[in-house]
Amino acid sequence: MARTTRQRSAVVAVFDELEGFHSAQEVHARLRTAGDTVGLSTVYRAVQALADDGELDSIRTESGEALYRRCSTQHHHHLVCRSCGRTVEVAGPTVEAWADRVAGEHGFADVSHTLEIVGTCADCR
Amino acid sequence: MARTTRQRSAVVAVFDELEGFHSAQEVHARLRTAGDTVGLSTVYRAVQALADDGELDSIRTESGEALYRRCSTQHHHHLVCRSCGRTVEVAGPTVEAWADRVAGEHGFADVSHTLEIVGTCADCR
DNA sequence: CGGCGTTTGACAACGGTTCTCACCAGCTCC
DNA sequence: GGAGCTGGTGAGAACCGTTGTCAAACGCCG
Repeated sequence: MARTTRQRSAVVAVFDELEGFHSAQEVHARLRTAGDTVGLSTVYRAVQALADDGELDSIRTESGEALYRRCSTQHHHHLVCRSCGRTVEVAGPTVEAWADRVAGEHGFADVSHTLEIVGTCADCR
Repeated sequence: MARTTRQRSAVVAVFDELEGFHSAQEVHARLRTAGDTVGLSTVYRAVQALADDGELDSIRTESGEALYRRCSTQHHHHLVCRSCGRTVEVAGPTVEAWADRVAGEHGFADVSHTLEIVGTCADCR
């Protein structure tokens, strides 16, 4: 039952310091280089537990990697260039409202969403 | 340069018969049980080639698996229940328009997007 | 048909994630 | 504060989808 250990606090601390999405491996590396010895398995368990508790959001990279971010981070989406990978963060009240409405219409509650826009940026055309 | 072989035709045929998203492994299994002997690597290469050519769309499962669908399938998004996995397909002209507009404002062209809405469905509450 | 360049497929390798299991450490009750 | 129960930890192995390897097979062109 959710015991508060040194390792879990450390993982939470990393996400408190960092904006945006980060992988479990990245968190692990960050802790290690900070001199904090935490097992990789433990980091995986921690981020999963946190995601289950709704403290972290998660998405999947195009390559299949799982990324997490602190939930309180201001919500926004990514506009990614398919050629150079340049990323612009965009906010979308329109979409947020639409997603909530559509979900509600189908009886879904406690709704979140992920949206990724991919295109070719001006420089790469 | 894009030779038309028995194996590639077979993969294309599977997507012609099937609606929605399917994994490379699923396609492979389907071909095998149909008595069509095609290597797994070949299926992977075929779906990737097709995705590169824009003939297939791809997304990632929550578990990291890659799924593909025939591109001509009418564009829609998924509303997924986080508990039972039930999926509802929703169309969203609002979102389409918004995504195009936002991308255009940032100088992005040739825009596509993926949107996934996750919530808890009425039955699972 | 013959040759060449691509494709194929069995298998190995890879990388992220999850599992295993012996050891360790919060928490609770005394 | 200490003992004991219960859940957490971590090194390493296992797992699984995916990608790479390479010799053999095949499509295509002349």
